[in-house]
Amino acid sequence: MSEARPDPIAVAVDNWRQAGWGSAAAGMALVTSVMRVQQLLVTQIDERLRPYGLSFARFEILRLLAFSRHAALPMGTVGRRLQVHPASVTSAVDRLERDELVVRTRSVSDGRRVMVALTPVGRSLVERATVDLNTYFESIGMSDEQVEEVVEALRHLRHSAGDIYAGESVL
Amino acid sequence: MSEARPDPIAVAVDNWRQAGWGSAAAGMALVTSVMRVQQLLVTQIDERLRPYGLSFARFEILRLLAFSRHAALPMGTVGRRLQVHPASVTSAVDRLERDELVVRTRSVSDGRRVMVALTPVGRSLVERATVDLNTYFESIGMSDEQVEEVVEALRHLRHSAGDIYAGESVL
DNA sequence: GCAGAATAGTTTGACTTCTAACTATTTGCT
DNA sequence: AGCAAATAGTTAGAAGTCAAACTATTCTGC
Repeated sequence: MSEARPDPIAVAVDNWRQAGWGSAAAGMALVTSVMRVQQLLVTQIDERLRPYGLSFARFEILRLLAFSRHAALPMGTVGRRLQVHPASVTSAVDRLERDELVVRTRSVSDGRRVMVALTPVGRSLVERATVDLNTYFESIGMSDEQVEEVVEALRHLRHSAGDIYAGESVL
Repeated sequence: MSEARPDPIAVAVDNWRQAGWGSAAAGMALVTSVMRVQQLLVTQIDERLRPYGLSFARFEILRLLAFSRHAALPMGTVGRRLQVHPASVTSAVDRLERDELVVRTRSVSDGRRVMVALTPVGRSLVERATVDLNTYFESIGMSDEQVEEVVEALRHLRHSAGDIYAGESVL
């Protein structure tokens, strides 16, 4: 049924050029491509994770905790590592706690700090979900060289957009 | 102050490998890179558009209408072109209408259809915002060849994720 | 001609995200 | 010691996203 509909990004590039904005068309195409790919990836990943009652955002928090030494981290660290706003962490952890996948504890050494810790249920869930999600990561239809190329290019883009980190290559 | 913090994506790749999931690390890095870049781009673009009272989502709708023949399109077409859910279009158009940038009209030929049309205020706003946004698109710190390479790689990725369209190259 | 299927939008509700304002605790300076 | 500044989280509110259920209109096949 649906077939031969033109690629919306190609259409946008044409529109831009015809409007006399050719010099901005490449940047626009890059931005639009990233947006669209992100949307597709999140949708597919969320589908994979739905059987576990997780979204990608929820999964990322549990996964980060699972990797940490004592399966527990301060709220702020979670936000910094996942690069999301403190308020987002609060609301996500609220729901994870409601579902008994994590617990909050106030730090004794620093009364401002709140630690988030994985519960046994949370641990078990995230381990199972990770196995499943990894089959998705493995299935992405691109060669390793191509993946590396894109990741590297996106790293430059992150860098020029103000995402500054130590180190050079990611893979 | 902040410096030499390791790249979160590089850290994630290390974690994945140490957990014995090396074969999934590249896919994970690709997904995470796309997510992060998307987040950065939206943030920067929203900053550019803030003086106009627009977000990227709002801008995209106005821009699409401005390109259309009569500066008006059915709701469904807007959703399909921008690849967002019908409910998202409804709520976005609600707010654009509240701000008097667009108006809704029910189609006479097909009583199910609702047309969204740009108002003169909306038209003027989107034209000014586009000029500004184009300077941002032009400023993206990547060579044309590199942009083309990434856009093409992302197009393959969109394709393999089920985004099927006619035509080959975008740029 | 009419009943059921398909199509177009909207509503409701959940989740995620951000900004801005607020509370509580600790640190640092005098 | 004591007070201002910095830090850590939360709350409130707006926007954006999607899924599912619902209404209204048009199309289709008998």
